Amino acid sequence: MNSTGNYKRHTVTAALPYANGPIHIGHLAGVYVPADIYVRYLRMKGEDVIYICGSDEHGVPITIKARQEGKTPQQVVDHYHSLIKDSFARFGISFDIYSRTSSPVHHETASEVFKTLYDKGAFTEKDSEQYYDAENNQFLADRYIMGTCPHCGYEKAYGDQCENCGTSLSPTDLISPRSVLSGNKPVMKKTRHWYLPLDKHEPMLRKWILESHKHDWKPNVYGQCKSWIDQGLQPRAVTRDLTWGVKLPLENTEGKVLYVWFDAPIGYISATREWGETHGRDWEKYWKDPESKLVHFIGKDNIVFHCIIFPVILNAEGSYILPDNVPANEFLNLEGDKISTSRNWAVWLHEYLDEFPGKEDVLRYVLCAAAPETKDNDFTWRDFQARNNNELLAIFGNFVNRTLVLTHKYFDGKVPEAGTLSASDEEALSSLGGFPEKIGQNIEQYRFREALAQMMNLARLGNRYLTEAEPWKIYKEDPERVKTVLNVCLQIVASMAVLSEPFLPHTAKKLQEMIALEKADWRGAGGSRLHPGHQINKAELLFEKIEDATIQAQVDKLLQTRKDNDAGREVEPQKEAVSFDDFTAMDMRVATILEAEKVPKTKKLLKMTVDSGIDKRTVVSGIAEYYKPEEVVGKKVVLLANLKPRKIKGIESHGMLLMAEDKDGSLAFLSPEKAFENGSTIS
RNA sequence: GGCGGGGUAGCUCAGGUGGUUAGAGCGUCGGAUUCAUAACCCGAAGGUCACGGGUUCAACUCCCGUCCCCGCUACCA
Repeated sequence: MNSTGNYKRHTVTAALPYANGPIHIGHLAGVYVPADIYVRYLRMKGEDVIYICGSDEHGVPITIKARQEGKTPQQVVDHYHSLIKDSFARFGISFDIYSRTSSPVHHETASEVFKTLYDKGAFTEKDSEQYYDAENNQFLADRYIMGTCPHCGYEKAYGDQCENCGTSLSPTDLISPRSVLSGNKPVMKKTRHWYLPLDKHEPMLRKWILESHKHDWKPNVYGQCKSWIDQGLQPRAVTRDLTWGVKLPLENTEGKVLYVWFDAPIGYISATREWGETHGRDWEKYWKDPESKLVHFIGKDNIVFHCIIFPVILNAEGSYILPDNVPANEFLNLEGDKISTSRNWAVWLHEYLDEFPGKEDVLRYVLCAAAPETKDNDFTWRDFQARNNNELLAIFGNFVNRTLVLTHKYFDGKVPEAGTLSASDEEALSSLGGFPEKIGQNIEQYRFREALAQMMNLARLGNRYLTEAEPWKIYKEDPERVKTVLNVCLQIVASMAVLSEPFLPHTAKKLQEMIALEKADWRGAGGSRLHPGHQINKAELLFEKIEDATIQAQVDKLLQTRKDNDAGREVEPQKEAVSFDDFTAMDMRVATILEAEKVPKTKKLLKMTVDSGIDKRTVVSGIAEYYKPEEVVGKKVVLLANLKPRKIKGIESHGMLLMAEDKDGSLAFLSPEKAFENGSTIS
């Protein structure tokens, strides 16, 4: 089944990069490279396709970054938007438009969608109490509130998370909260928000995803959706109290904007609209005509937005189509560790382009060949080197070079005429004829690794054919035969020049110029494209060997990053001074753990009975990741005995066991050096 | 803990309504070759298909349980 056959046009979107950092190889391997291969292929087949992307520029993290850098949010997104846009262009990601959500057309589009849904009664309204900064006259996002972490006592915990102990919090958990803006204590104030009742759309989602896309969506995507739907969907707020974003198109809603997840996917639509307006094209049919095939390329972190929430918005709006597929990829790791923007553990696209000029396609090749299609995958520089040297260069580049060099050597660069075809010639040519279809099928099923491997098999076919035919041996006695052989080889090269284009666009262009191929259309790529007498140009090398030293330099760079991270992990700053009385208020005792068991349905909690010398009591502690119940029994530990009792997972915990925490977060008990009596005081 | 995805040769991955010797590429080893960027070509070695049970004439493929990795989620006084 050729799925493109049922559609008149294609709308392809790639996840909007968040404009608070540059693009790295994880983004590329997961989203932009596969999407780019997909659209380039469709274009070469003559399909009507638009490839849409842009920067996602709203949301709280950008306002925070702006504050930290003493800039306006607009300045922050301007910087990253141009950096991202520029590096995509240099890399050869062939968007029809790369727009941005801070653009007027987006604000207008997003407002319209909101307004339509509002008028249709698609939202529910709810009032709630939230922290408000009276001095600045604004409600405070979670990250705009700081306070003391109720868990570890860290005084600079944010309203959503304590960065000291990693606990996720809600603003009301914080002890003595203060506004990041004014430093004042925020007050609770009533605020109104609009919610999208996802639960009401469950029947539509069930039918659409669980029934009609059971077999054509990837297992990870389908499974995740099923899980969400089965667990029961909750209404989600679509508005926030913030000034940076798309303002609500309603009366008396000053200081409210669309929540970024509502506004961001609409960015695809706005970008399409902008494209339509600047190109004089009707953009709407790409989003509203059922004969348009909508495909979202995303990473796995985005599944819920693209498969549940955005479709609900589109469906509720009424005039839009739903995606035909959402081929989400897993994650790419780097040299064994998770890619991290904040830890600078990444290969940044703009840096790669500077450091490896002319090697865009090498990265495209490696990222496609090692794309995390079914599970997380690892990028290593050694692998990068091996794939360049042993595959691109040795197989692809080498076959092209052998063929062209021989053509120049024997026939002055003119395509020789094929004589009578032998069985092996016939076989090679017939095998060649199957490649466009084979590669295309894989691309249409989003199996880009396999498609790429097939493309390389074409070069292997050529190498094998050429080696077996041995024209350099027979040229003297049988030049006629050599004509045929090289004709066949040149047809294979011509096919490669076309079929490699979605994967290796720069290389394909170079190769097409080298053999003076005028038209690169997909369907004809399996047949004979070069006619006898056709003059080809000088052969140049398509790839060059990447030396150990080059790779070592990159590895060293990462090692340095790792070193910097370790060194940069500063020791916690000393807390504010406390009085001796504050200290003596704490009653710490030597205690012995008598019993221990895992708290059911938790990952971290151990319930223990300890002998404090004073009594035998229950303590619940989050140490199960580091200690098994049986190995803690009998241990002498330090107990903070007079901490107020607190229920954890329904169990009342009387006190807390003191732990030391390593920089990687692992925990260890504190124990007296000698086995003192239970109840011994600590001071 | 719950839910989802994954665990197949040194590495990256295919595979199958259950059915003779489990596939590919790269790496390794051997051979052949010189047109080619010491590349190509041929051949070989290499896997108890995470582990333990079960169903079956037959399981890597189905069922149950366990372990490990990733994501979402609950939990760290």
